[in-house]
Amino acid sequence: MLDIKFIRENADLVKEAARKKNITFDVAELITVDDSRRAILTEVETMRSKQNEIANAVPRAQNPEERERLIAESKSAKELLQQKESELNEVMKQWQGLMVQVPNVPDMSVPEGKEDSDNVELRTWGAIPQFNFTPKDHIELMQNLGMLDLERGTKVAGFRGYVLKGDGARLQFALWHFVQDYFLKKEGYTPMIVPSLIKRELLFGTGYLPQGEEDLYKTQDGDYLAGTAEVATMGYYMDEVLEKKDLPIKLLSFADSFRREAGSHGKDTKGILRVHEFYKIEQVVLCEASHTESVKYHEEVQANTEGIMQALGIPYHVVVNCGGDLGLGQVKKYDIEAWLPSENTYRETGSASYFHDFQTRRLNIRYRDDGKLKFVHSVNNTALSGRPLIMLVENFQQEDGSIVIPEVLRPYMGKDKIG
RNA sequence: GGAUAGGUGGCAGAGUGGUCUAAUGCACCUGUCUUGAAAACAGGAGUCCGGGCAACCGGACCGUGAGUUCGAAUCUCACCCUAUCCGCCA
Repeated sequence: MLDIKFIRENADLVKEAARKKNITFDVAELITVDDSRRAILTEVETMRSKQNEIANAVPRAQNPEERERLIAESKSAKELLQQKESELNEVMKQWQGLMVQVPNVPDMSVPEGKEDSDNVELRTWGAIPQFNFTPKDHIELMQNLGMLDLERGTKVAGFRGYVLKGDGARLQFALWHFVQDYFLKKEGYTPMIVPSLIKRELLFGTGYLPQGEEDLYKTQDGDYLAGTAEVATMGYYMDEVLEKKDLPIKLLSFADSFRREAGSHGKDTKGILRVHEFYKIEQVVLCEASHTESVKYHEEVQANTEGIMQALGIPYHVVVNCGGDLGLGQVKKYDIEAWLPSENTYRETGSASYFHDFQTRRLNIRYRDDGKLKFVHSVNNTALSGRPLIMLVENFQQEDGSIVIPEVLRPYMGKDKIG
């Protein structure tokens, strides 16, 4: 959500934002609706003021005749007021419907483009492994080593179901444990385990709704399953006023994440690259309302995640997402994509973005700055999704089908090789 | 699943039909005092709409929405949320 004042004063910017993000949105229409909202609101308030004035005069009436006259006057004034109020209600509905569609303004540095293929590579890290044998994909590797059971996973959970097992389960635990310890050495990150089953308003507040309804699982009670720990973590401070001295607040959240993948039925149908349920560790930073601060922490959370990939020794590259690949609220986004030998390409393992006050305005998360209340800025990035496990086994496979465990994970695995 | 209580500013909390311009306390901001801070004292301070270059002025906002009434934070209804108790269950 943007401030309507900002939208009015920067209509061109918002129009340009919609174009760059490849979103259909008519700013002029919103401003027209806002004009009538303001006009009608002013009328309603004037009428209400008049109504109050008459009502206040009633007990001070000099005689019964005057009293009767005032009451009659008030009654007729009220009828007019009610008509005007229902007019206002109509306009407000229209206004709110448009307001939640207003895109946040992308940063100047965001490249032009319509879809993910237009993202621009910023840097690469690590040498792409050269195998002197034909590398196997993660499915074959993990199944052979008893790390993954897709057949029974599907039996239990249906399409895209899976079970991590044996060293597969242990390797996943090792990754989580390593990431937790990695963040112990960073400044100020508080680990949390947050709910996945959450209220609708949090998804609205973080900007996943109303547009992303079909990507989310919903319960018969109207609750939703979040696609990322970001949602509950942002909701943690909803409707609160934070102290400036407590900023930035840095959180490291763990949660089970659910995605319907409604628009991707035909994509990545084999293995565990695209699944309905996976565990995720997410960084969330709430900082002071300044672009410089947002950028600073955006770079910080990005560096944190790259540090994890480097420690694991997984080759990756970083792309800056083009306008068309940005979410409604995102100002700028980096995707980190790790090398997947079986596909001979990089695949996304995480995504870092900042929003300025887009999310916190919807969630009503403020802080006090010299006595004034301001909306904090929010930043988030994946620390570890479910995918690095896949990259790890594929990149570290040996000719005999075994998997060498990266140095940093050995203390958690208790061995240096699987198989 | 059943029952009860409650939702008021940043927080606590008073107000149960008309000077509510929402008391009071704490926290916050600005002064005075101080080497600085604390304390004390004085003042200020929310959001939205409109007018004004501006200091400021007018209006609206007591969970949300309807209703009763000349008049609602206050009464009625519905919904949302929170807490507690009973039942069931992990």
